[in-house]
Amino acid sequence: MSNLTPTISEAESHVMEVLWRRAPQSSEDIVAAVQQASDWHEKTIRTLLGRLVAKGAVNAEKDGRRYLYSPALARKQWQSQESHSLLDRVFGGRLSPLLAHFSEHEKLGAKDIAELRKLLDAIEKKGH
Amino acid sequence: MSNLTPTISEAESHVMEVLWRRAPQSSEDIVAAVQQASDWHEKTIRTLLGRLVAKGAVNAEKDGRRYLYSPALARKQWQSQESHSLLDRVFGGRLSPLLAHFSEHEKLGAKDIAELRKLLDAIEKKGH
DNA sequence: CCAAATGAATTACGAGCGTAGTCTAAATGA
DNA sequence: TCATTTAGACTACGCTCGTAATTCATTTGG
Repeated sequence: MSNLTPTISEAESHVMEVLWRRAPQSSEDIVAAVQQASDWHEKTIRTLLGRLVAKGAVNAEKDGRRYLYSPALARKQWQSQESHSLLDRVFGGRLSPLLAHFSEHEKLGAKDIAELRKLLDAIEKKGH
Repeated sequence: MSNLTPTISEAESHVMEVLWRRAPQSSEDIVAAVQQASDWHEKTIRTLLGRLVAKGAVNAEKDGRRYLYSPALARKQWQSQESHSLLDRVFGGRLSPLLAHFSEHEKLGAKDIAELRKLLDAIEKKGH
């Protein structure tokens, strides 16, 4: 109980990703799953896992002679942190510039636009 | 001519910020401007500035016995990089989850929503 | 029962970052 | 002219990260 919201590095986030998809898992499973998508050395993955446990982003429950690992930080919480951080760091905390940016520089398909409209409708309805 | 898009650290971004607002500026001006918003030591700010020059994010033009500094990386370009990076790292490259996230977890005022709608209209019109 | 395998803990090591301090060369004020 | 100021260059130092290798304690196969 030290850090309210541990920070996850790029590399570490790939380990979290497999734990968010399924948990708990043994380190062996985690290594295998991470290696599906990367060519990292087993040692590297175990190091990352250890660091995640050390910083409280992952829980390790002893299971016999080994551990089973589960995320201690929810994916949504992490997404929240990261989004907020981008918003503050890069866009002065305002959402519209972010959106404007995406509208100018990212390719938004008709599908995306429709989806965003639905989202806005839903938000408005909820908010009132 | 080394790095296409230099990466800017958190601390460095505050220096960029003052250069994006006005350029060129002397280091003295930059130090003063950054200190308006922070309590960083002058040496710290000069170090950050030097690193930005070293990594090609800032240009230094000699002006007599000193330099005048200007951004070599455009703010929009940086915002683009950072946004894209968040999108890929955290939301699997898809915009809707990002938006959905904001709609759930950030406070969107009616004003924001209206603005976003207008943006979507504009995008759609432009796209066709 | 003992050697090999395995999972975890510890250690490594260079790059970047946050946060300065020191050194140097040039300009300037007395 | 000479000491002082100042801007920039170079050095420092502990921390995190990416990327592992080494050591240690068990377990397990033969």
